[in-house]
Amino acid sequence: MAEKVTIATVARHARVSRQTVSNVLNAPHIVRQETRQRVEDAINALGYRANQAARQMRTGRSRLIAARIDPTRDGINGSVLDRFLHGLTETADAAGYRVLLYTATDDDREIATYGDLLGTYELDAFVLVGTKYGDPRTEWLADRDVPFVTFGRPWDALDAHPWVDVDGAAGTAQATRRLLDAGHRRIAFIGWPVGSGVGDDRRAGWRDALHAAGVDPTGLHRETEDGIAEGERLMRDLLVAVAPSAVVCASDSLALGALQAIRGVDPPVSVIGFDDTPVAAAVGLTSVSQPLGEAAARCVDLLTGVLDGDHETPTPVLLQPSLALRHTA
Amino acid sequence: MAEKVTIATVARHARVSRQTVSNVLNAPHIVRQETRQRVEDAINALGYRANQAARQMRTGRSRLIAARIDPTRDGINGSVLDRFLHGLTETADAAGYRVLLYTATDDDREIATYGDLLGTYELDAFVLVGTKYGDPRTEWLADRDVPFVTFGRPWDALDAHPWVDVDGAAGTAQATRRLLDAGHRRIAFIGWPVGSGVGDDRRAGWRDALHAAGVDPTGLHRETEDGIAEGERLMRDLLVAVAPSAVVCASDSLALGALQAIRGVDPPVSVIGFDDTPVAAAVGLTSVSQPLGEAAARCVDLLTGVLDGDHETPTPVLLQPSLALRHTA
DNA sequence: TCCAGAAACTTGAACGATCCAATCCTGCCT
DNA sequence: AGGCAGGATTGGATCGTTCAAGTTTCTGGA
Repeated sequence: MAEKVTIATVARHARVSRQTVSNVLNAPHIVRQETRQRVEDAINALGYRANQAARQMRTGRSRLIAARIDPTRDGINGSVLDRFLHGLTETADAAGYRVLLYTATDDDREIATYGDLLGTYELDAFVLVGTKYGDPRTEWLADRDVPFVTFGRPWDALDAHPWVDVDGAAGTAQATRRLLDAGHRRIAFIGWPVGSGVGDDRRAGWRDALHAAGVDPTGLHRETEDGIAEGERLMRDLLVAVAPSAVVCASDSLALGALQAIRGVDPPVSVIGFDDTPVAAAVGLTSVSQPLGEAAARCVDLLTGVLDGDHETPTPVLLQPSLALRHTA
Repeated sequence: MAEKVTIATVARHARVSRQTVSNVLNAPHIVRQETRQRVEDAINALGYRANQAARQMRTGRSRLIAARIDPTRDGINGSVLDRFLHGLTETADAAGYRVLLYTATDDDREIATYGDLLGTYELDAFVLVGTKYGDPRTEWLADRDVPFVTFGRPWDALDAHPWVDVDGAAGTAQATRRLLDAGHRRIAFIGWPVGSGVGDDRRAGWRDALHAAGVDPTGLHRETEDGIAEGERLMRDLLVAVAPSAVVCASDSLALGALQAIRGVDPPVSVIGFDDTPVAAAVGLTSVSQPLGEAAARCVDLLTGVLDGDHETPTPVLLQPSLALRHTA
């Protein structure tokens, strides 16, 4: 029905040239106030919107940010991503960017996807969630000067790129201190195998908090892959071996397993999880809560910093988690 | 470093014209086999990828599909969206489309966002999750001939658009029959207030299954807004009023509440939830499971049908849910 | 051998924005 | 009154692709 409104339509309507309209949009300060007003009125009257494809062709920028959506592993921690993505979409929107989703089953495919997205859509930047030692993805992106931020700090000292992370150690330390304050001394920890950056970090928080309180953590921790069943198994093991009065877990999945293992144990063992997932809220599990909306917002801040101006590498951001108190601790 | 590879670069390399390269990409059958091979070799050798912005400018199609990501309400049912989005991304990818995220706090803003996305990004289609009676969004889109699919059937008879849905009534009926088969007769239902399409549908499945078995459902159901606390409250009410031996719930949130209400009740009351959320899996709640990946795939099928060809309105798809059996029923 | 008709390929224009360089005002100073 | 500086405005070229129309090559039948 209504035919396409281009910059030329607006120009005609406001009786100026196309370039003047373009200036109103991209460099308003160089246009006389009165003219600018006339153009803006025309834009509103006609409902004009700059065509992104045409703009992109000339400028080479797409105002598109890519983020990965995972195949929801055990479904519990997937919801962390869920909330992060929502925050990302919201903040990116406010900054004039849009979020494009992609998936990949492994690193190689993910890197192939990068090439595809960059080549065909000319994406402006990537947001990577989670990083590991020697991550090939960050290396690939850095080599090609593709702007990106990671949610999760780089665990290799060598590569320095913008990142946002939540201080996991501070979270587990806070959890541990709360248990210490409640009078607990035999506070165990169930975490992930040594060698994963995130896992080691979370364990360190627990260990340091115990040390600071003069408690020896020896023998009080267990390691395993993530999962409810694993958490339950290790908790049973701990109960037999060291009879802890409380346990801090590296994830809500592990904590849920632990909860099942202690069912019926008296006196009740306190449990604290990590991530404050909906499951934790549902079953009343006290859990370390990451400020995901804030993290997403800072990711966008860092990216827009790189994209819209300063060439200096922006300062990384380390956010503090909080403790969502419920009835398990 | 390597300068941009355009269709002209490929053309030069394969010693043909730009148009021939374009034909190899978009209409291979009109190019002679030998020439086609030469062009394809050049494409691979140079790592050429068609620039989407330029293509879009000419064709007016962006190969972009928009999907909304919600502000994870109570967090439990949010994970349904999570899984759906992942499926959507995966299938869209295979069909040559990409998924763009957007958010909105209410219908008006959502519609404003449609205008924005269509105007600036020339989106090809929208996927709406969830629909209600007299949904203004579908009306707006239909009025402007914007292709869209809803995951959730239209509850107004009047508007006919492509949709994919899961047969909620079949799900609750299946749950109810399982309970009947296990010997239960006093099977209650906790659902949402009359007037929501989805809620009425799920209740109907339970009622019909009872009728079919010759059981009178009178007095056995309760209605409320969604939520764990509400589920618990209504379950307590039911226990006092009619002492059911089993209950079917319209959501996992309600079912979780019910589970808390029956803690310690003997003999144990069977509970079945709806949506098979991670929480259900975690606490061992039997729940009606929606085939979300399949639903997402069918949404993409319907859209590509509309976008890439046939002008007829495609047939809606109604998928059958299954029962994820766990230890609560 | 020649030509019609089809098939294969090439050329010029256009999509809608921005960039660049040239031109036009306008006010101000001499 | 004339000239000049500076900002505001203008027209033309351009990004990479596809469409439309044109040209060349091939094929087969008389």
